[in-house]
Amino acid sequence: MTTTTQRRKVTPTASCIEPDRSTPVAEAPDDDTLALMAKALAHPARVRIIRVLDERTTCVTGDVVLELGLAQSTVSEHLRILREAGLIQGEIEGPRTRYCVNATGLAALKAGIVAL
Amino acid sequence: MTTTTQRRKVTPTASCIEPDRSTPVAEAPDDDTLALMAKALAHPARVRIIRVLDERTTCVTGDVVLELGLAQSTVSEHLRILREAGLIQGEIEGPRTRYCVNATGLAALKAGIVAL
DNA sequence: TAGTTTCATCGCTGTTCGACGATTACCGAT
DNA sequence: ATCGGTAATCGTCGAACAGCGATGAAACTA
Repeated sequence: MTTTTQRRKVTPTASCIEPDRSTPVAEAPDDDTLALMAKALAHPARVRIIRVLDERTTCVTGDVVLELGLAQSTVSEHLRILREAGLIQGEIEGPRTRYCVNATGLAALKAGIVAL
Repeated sequence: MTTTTQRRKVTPTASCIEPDRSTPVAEAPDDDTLALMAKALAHPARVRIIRVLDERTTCVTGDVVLELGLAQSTVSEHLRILREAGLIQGEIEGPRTRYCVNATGLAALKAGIVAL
């Protein structure tokens, strides 16, 4: 066993305290990237997470777990997928992780879809 | 073996001869539908197909096969997925099938994504 | 009628996903 | 140093996906 460092891998891209609700200009991504982003949204739970993060200001993992009614590990997995697709971003806040929508990534997705 | 009717199941929704390039108004779909549409786009080949259908006017299955460089059966499968998601539509034209973008379905997808 | 073209479907294989419980790591407090 | 809370990761299992060759159904053609 490699005993790789667990947890603490949220790659804090930007702050979630003051979520950026503006829609930045974004270029339409290429086919592969667009497909990757679409795949991140290709599950009702993950679409739901995006909405929850957009409506709430709390957006801590535990809140999302309660909101979705899925197992904590399952939600954490969905959050990871969305995070790696660049659609949300996480920020470590003491013992918990605060998530919010990644406006830049989401804008890129929108640009790519609208350009179809 | 049930010997189900093979082929001839393209459900001609509308004509592909005169592709409707206007963007109809569409309501944002619910989470499940949006996830389903996103899943249909969650593969580079299928994103590619949408583009090919949008650029070309030919849009027969064989053309898409040549364009993608995948096996005919594989492409046919991708076309089925896009068709069942309501993003494209097929029309039987003699021995071949003519495909084109389903403007209504695509508009619904765009509306759903932009509303996020 | 027989032969050809076109394309959807079937059967198969290997890969990836989705969900969960269990585990582990990190943090803050006792 | 230990404990409690929080959340990411691991391991597992069944289901779904992605690709392809082979088969078969239509619809033309000769």
